[in-house]
Amino acid sequence: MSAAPVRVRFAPSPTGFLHVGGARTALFNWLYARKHGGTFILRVEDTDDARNTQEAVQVIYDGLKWLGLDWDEGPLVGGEFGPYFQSQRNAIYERYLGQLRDAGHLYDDAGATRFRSLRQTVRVEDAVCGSIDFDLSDPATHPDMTIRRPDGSWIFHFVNVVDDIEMKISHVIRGEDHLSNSPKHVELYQALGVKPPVFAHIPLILKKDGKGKMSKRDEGSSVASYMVDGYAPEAVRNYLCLLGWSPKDNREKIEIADVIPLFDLDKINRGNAAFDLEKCAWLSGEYFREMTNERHRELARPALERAGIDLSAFPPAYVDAALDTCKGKVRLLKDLPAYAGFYFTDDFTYDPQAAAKHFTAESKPRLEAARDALAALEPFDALAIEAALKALTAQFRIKIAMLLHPLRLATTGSSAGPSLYHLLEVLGKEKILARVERALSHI
RNA sequence: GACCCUAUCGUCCAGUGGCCUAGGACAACGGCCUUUCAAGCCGUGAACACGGGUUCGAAUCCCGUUAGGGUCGCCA
Repeated sequence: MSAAPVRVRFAPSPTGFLHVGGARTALFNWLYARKHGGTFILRVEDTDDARNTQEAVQVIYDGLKWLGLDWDEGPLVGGEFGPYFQSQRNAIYERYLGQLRDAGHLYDDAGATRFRSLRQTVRVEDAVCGSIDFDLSDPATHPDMTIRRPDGSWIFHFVNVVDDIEMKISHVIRGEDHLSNSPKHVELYQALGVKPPVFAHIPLILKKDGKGKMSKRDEGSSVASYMVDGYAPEAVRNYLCLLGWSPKDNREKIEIADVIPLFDLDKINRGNAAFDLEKCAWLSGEYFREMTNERHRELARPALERAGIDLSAFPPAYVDAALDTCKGKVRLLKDLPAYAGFYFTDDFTYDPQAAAKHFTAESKPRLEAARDALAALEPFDALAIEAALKALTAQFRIKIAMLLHPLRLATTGSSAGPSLYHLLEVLGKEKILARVERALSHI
């Protein structure tokens, strides 16, 4: 066994879209590197420069960063094997092309450069799928691959292999859709006189019904969609770990630090997996519930800002306290503005169904009594509020729910929300009294 | 069509010859708890694709069938 250092890479093409399957490929590479103290490299395969834009590259950075997948070499961080954009590696490709040409592996075909297959049986050693033999003897089914177009631009197979050689990649961990490409790549390694890396083809992510691989049009196929919907990033990363891998002990929620030592290539499943957004959302809820208040605020603030709520108009301590009462109450942050909006505007409407039910003649005197009790209350905290409201139930001889429902509706406009006692404490006396007054006028 | 991969509840995962009358999770359904909504707790239904072998014994090993997925580009 050689002690060659583990060097893996994620090599996306900047299309302006980071596929969730690509993200998982990046994750598995990252896990493997972290487990072995290796190097995780980001390489941008922008051979088709018509599509290559700064925004498209940014999408990749943003998605990886959001998932917490930091790269050790690549754009933004540098490294000794750069540049990390294929569009900037032309001289290197020319050099390797010359090597192949000198060895007689190439021929011209209408201006394009093609690699003459050795017409052999190629064995691909795959850490996930095992050894697979491919018979390349029939040109009809395995035509010679083109490696350079007439316009001088490069084809994926060639530059991908050259870069993996140049960057000393030890393990090529990629989607199973590349499995059939591997024998071609192995032939290139042979022609270049380089020992191929270890391959590991990981199963594909299928759409929810399992019919075909998840594609751009499918819900949840883009990492950006999870960012927009407000999933907990650690939950999406956790869910991705569980697609094709498992800790073997029935754990579902598992910290990434606990995944690293357990992860290994030969533990990866061979079968494709359908993506279950529902379970991913459930995990998101679990993470929100258990994360620290600070982490939750950090994620929640931008979600509210994006919905047009200007948090800077409120005292930071108020915003923090308000967000803390909402932590773990929604699974996705996109639902937070509707859930917590009442904290940040007095101009809300009453849920019509709830109003019909709770803004009644009976509730009017109760609301008035609650208003008076709260007005006189000192100190004004959740505990005291609870005690004061409970005292009222004896007076009216009702279950406390009969008092809390109308009060919640009056102060938040909704029949669902954070703990009423806590929300009232955060809202404060002044707002509460004004809101109850407004509600009374509607009854 | 050719080649390659795969095959356990609707979905994800556990199970690597006996501990399996197959376990967990999401989802579904029922109940409890409860200041709303969630959450939590308890419970129910739900699977080894099929056919042959091998073996004292198979979800686990072999072969075939079927089904699903992938690849067959001057896309990556």
